[in-house]
Amino acid sequence: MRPRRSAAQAQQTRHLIVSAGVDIVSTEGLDAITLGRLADELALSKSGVAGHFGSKLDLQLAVLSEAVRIYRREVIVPAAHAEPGLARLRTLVDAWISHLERGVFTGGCFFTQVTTDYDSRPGPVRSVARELTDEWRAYLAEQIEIAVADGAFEADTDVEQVIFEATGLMLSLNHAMQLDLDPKAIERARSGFDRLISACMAQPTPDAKVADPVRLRSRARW
Amino acid sequence: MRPRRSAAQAQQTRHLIVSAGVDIVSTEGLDAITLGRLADELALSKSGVAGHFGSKLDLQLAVLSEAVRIYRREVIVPAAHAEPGLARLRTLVDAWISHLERGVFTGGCFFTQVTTDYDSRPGPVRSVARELTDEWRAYLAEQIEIAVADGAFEADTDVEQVIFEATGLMLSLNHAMQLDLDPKAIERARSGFDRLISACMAQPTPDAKVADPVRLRSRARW
DNA sequence: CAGCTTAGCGCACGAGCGTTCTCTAAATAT
DNA sequence: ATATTTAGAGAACGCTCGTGCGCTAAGCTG
Repeated sequence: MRPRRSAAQAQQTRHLIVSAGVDIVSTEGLDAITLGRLADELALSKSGVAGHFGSKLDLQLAVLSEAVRIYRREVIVPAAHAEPGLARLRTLVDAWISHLERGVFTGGCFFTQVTTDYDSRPGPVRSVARELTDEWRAYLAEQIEIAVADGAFEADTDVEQVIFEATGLMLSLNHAMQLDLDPKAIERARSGFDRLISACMAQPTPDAKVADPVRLRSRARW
Repeated sequence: MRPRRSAAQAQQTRHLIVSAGVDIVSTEGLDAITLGRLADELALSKSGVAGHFGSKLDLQLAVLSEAVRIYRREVIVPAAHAEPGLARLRTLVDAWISHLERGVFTGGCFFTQVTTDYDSRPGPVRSVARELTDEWRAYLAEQIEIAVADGAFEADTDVEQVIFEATGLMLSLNHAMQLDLDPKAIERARSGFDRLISACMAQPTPDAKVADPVRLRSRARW
């Protein structure tokens, strides 16, 4: 079954290569993908692998964009049905935690891996990583701003601060899961998000704050 | 001046190698250190570099423990003069932020780099990373527990939760600084820590909570 | 001063890297 | 049926990797 040479099969072979690449990168970093290694894993020749890409950099970027595709499918799309604003924000958070729980990427959060690896190395990889990060942050910002406009969040909500802390919770969860630091990491992340979101939520009567009022609404329907 | 062969100079050469290694690793990861590269950077021969270490793994571990030495000097020791408990916790946080601000490691947080890189790869490096992480977390836990015992923190403080969220703030700050995401990242981290610590602080009269009472004590002398 | 130790050099090795050819056979188009 | 295209094999290239060898010259010790 090895030598298939139709145009359709070629596209599939390319996809197999890129998929295997995603696994390698998510566990060992972008530098760990190697033509020889991919060739061995897929029982192809080195040139059979290389032929689908102009250069190694192209291969790396192809792997990166396949990871984006997977991320969109596993995190963005499932949350897209939720109403923009607070509802979608919560669904996004849930989808993100879920994608980590389900092991969508072998090595945890794919983008944490790549970003941490390349954040100090200028070049096309870092640029793409930056763009993806910006895009994700802008999407989160959009939901928060809609929540504010809806009146679900307090008008003086510090959008960037929320994103900063939400990012921290995600990074910490990934960190804890990858290092097996804490079996309860997932619920810690969840309660962190609950607290973070609750703290932004508009009070029905702002001048009548009582002790821990957020707790009462924190699991409200969304 | 190149060929110095005294025992004292040898130790210094070894230190030069390991120091250069720390820089490389902090920006490009543990896999980026190479005998040839270090030899070039230090105008030594490859065997001149290799001779100080039994193997490449030994070199990597030596670099790792030099990073620990630096971290102790730049973060742990400056906070050691503060009284154990809440005071030391705050000083630790400040020292940590400061070490990032001052660029103690070229590539940001050294241990984030190494840990993220190796968290999915079992072996001696991952083991050491795990131990260091545990040690750091235990040290934080100690300060928090003392703060609870002191009565500075509420008795029902969830120590692990505080560590989880604090870790998130540190990871997020490192992330933001390395990717130049937000010029105000440092103050965001600071206000995150202030909020996190304030939320744990014992109230003078626990049944008389008023609106945002923590704000009033948050910058108290410590 | 003589003898031992050793820091570091120079060289060679086998393996793996990415890249670049030529060659083949199968899938397609004519 | 024939001609064209192309997926992938195979081999060779120049390079760098980590490791291991013997050598040399300097430092230390007696």
